[in-house]
Amino acid sequence: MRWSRAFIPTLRDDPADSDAVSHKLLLRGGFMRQVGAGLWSLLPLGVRVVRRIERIVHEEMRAIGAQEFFLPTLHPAELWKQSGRWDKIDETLFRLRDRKRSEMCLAMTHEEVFTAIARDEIRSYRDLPQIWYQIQTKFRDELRPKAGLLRGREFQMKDSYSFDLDWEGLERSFEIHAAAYEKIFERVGIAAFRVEASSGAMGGSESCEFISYSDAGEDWVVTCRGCDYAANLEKANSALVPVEEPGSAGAPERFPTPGIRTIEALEQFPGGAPAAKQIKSLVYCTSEGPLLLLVRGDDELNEVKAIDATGDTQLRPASDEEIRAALGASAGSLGAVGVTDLPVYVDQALRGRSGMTTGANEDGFHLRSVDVERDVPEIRWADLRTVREGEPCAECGKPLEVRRAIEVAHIFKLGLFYSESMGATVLGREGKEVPIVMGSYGIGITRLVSAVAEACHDELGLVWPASVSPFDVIVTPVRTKDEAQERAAEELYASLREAGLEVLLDDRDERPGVKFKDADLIGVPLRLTVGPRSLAKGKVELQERQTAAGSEIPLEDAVEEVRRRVQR
RNA sequence: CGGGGCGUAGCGCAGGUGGUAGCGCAUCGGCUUUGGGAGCCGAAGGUCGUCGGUUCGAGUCCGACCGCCCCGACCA
Repeated sequence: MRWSRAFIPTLRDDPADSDAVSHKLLLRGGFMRQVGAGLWSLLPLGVRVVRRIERIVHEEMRAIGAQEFFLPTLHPAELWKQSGRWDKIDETLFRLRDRKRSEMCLAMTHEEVFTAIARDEIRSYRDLPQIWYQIQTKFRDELRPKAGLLRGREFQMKDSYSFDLDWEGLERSFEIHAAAYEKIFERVGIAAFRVEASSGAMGGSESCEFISYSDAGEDWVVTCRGCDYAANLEKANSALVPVEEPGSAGAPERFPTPGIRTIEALEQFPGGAPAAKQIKSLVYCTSEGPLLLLVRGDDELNEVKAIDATGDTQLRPASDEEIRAALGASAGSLGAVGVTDLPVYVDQALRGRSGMTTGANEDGFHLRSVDVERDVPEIRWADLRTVREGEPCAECGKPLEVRRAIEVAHIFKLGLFYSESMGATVLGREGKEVPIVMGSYGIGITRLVSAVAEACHDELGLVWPASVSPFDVIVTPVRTKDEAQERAAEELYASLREAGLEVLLDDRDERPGVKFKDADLIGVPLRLTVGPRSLAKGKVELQERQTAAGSEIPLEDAVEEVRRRVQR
């Protein structure tokens, strides 16, 4: 490609509407432009990067025997009602009606369509296993799109689905996907690794995320310095330090706490208690009605853990009115002692605790000397608390670390969730119908673009790994008007292309400084500079973007040298 | 949805107390220049987010709406 004829609208200044580095650089480098909140046009340079990532993904998918499909993105509501997700998912699902007033939606993933095909076409266990995939546009009406391609409302995703006869088969499909993903990230050039995750609204038993550390990320990931434990904060746990409690002598004792409505206030209050000796009682509403969640006073509830524990994706904090209707008191005076008419989920950290202080379900009163297991009826134990930095690892006891990360992929053991709701069964060996055991495996293609940009840049601009760079090499004549330079650059351009390389020839009539800055900004890994200094010796300068290390090489060796370094 | 910020030329911004819009960069023409975002001369480019109101007069004041960004909540 000749730069003079290419559409590469680079910007000198950072656009005001950007915060994340990847966002700024992709904008400045002319890779993309914004259309609306969470909606992006990919420009030619951006498309080149996406295509290269896609190619790697295709190759690794085919390597595990996955077959590519092309499915609609516009789905009839009926399909989503069959799986139950039509009602289960909130406003995140884009819904619309067609001219006949039929309900439709724009797919956020493709479990329903794939499961329907499997249901309609696969009859026998002999047809299993299958792995099907596609790379297509997904839609999600995110509450807050952000950071450019990192979280859009319309984005590209590779999603694959495995169909197995049994759980052992699912295990195999799951692991070959995980292995394929590791290869993909290695080839794409980022350090991404696997962590335990919550399945959230997807249903299914187990899931793993692949994450790439970045301050621009939205996930918090917990890792252990001592062993290989790694989990999303929504899933992570730590070693609970067992607490020996003397055991409360007497029954809970009610005492007045006028105006005391917070954990902190109760700590200060004469006759109160330190946060660790309090019970935080939270009322949440589900589709089935209100329930109580208890964590220790100094712990934070993790709502995703609460969703996992209760199995209700509609879970939300109760309003003041709902709280009063459920317990007869306001937030700040709530407790679970003697509560029998709502389900009570209790965090593990409260196991065996006594001498605790909690609200009395009467404004202005609390209870002390509460023994959790003795005084709270019908406890449902659960992991509800949020792990904190520095807590001991549950596996090895070493301190845990909490860092920000980008979720670049998420893989799920769906199990029977979709096959049972949608009736996807096969005849097994014994001639009995059994539901297909499914898995689903997503990898964000456009998100990967920004994840790579986050990981691969410096103060001058992007530094693409050779595998995903929009071009393999850029040829920069210092002076286009100089006949010798122009001829040498043209010849290099032709022979590099001849050698099958993607080449950008900066034939613009610009000052060298401009060309160098632009080349650095768009991040092409190799630059061949054709200038008077070396050309006089029959040489060109080869410079690596990443290290800025340059060397003079004979003109006739340039193609071979570039090819060697690109190693494709 | 809660909190905060912003909307004026392609990009970044300025326009006390109302008087008909400007700067830098980019763009176009010319000359000079040419190894890390050159200089000079000239030119082009604006429904000031939208609608309504106040006023002789609104970029500026008032109201409503729309859009975008950030924090939080939320999220395969």
